[in-house]
Amino acid sequence: METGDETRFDRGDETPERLKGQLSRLVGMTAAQLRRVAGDALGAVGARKDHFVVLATLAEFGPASQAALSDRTRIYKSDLVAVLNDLADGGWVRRAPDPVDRRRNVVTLTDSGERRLAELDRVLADVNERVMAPLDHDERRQLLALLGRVNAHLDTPPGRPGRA
Amino acid sequence: METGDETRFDRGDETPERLKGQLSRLVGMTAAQLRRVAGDALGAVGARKDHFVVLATLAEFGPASQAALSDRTRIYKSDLVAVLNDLADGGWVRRAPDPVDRRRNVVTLTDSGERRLAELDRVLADVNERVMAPLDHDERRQLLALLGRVNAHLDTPPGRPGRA
DNA sequence: CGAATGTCAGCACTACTGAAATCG
DNA sequence: CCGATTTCAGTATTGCTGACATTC
Repeated sequence: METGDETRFDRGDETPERLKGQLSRLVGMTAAQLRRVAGDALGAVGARKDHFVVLATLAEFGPASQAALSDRTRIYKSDLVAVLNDLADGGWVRRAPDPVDRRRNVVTLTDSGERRLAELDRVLADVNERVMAPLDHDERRQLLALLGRVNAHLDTPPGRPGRA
Repeated sequence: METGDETRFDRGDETPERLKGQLSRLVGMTAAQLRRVAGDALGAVGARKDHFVVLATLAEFGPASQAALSDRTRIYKSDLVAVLNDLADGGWVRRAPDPVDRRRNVVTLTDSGERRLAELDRVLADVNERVMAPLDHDERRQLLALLGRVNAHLDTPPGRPGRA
């Protein structure tokens, strides 16, 4: 076991363990399963993943223009339109033209939107619980921490030390 | 067990950290980035993700029918057709009718296919290395192990202890 | 004028379903 | 006739691009 510090581990000669050693595949398969589970759970209450993301972002940062929302959620501004249509139809957000800059809309979380967010939050916490069932408390924290670091690193392409 | 250890951790009062605490979102974002990086790297050598998966599965389990390949790779049998067309066009696999059961094709990895697999393996190992750059050796092993356990658990829906 | 904003239309890719045709 | 296998056709969803009208 104590070979050199290869990224791929115990590959003595020609161990055909290529599939399991690939982070890309492992993360990909996990993500695919998770997307199904989370998507089904949200679909059961008539929501989509983007609904939660937008509502949570509004709750965290406050009212914002669609362009700002697009930046924060990484949802393309063209796709945001449909999401906001859904959320506005449900009465969960208000979308009003910005009086100081009439190009913009100001999107605001309503009271009913906060309740909706709490509901979706519960649904996703439940999914989290089910998916992470085989891990104990510490292991869950480790997994989230490790993924967080990898994810943060992927956000900053090699070369740029800080954010713009 | 212990106390009521919440899946979501330090949520004192109303910390709006909903986004970061969701495994689904974290895995999803990581997977999205990874898919791009891996997809680009594979695309640079004219390959797709499924090419690698099929080649690696053939190397690990040996020649197989398309139905068996579909089961092992979780690629839909309908989608496998196009993948095998690509691989056969490149000369990396041979697809011949099974003499003992003429409904089946026997898909075999060729010598050139083994070299192709080694090439794609290198490409993906490189991606792995880049993505896991912020983690040291032990952390990488931890991440893979944790993801592996979550993934294995997702494969077996609650209730079924063993495989069919 | 150039740039930003919201909106719509469309493309490419992927996961997935359904139905043929062939053969056991 | 029923079931397994391969193949093709088509749907739904998603990530992403481009164009347009309005406003700064």
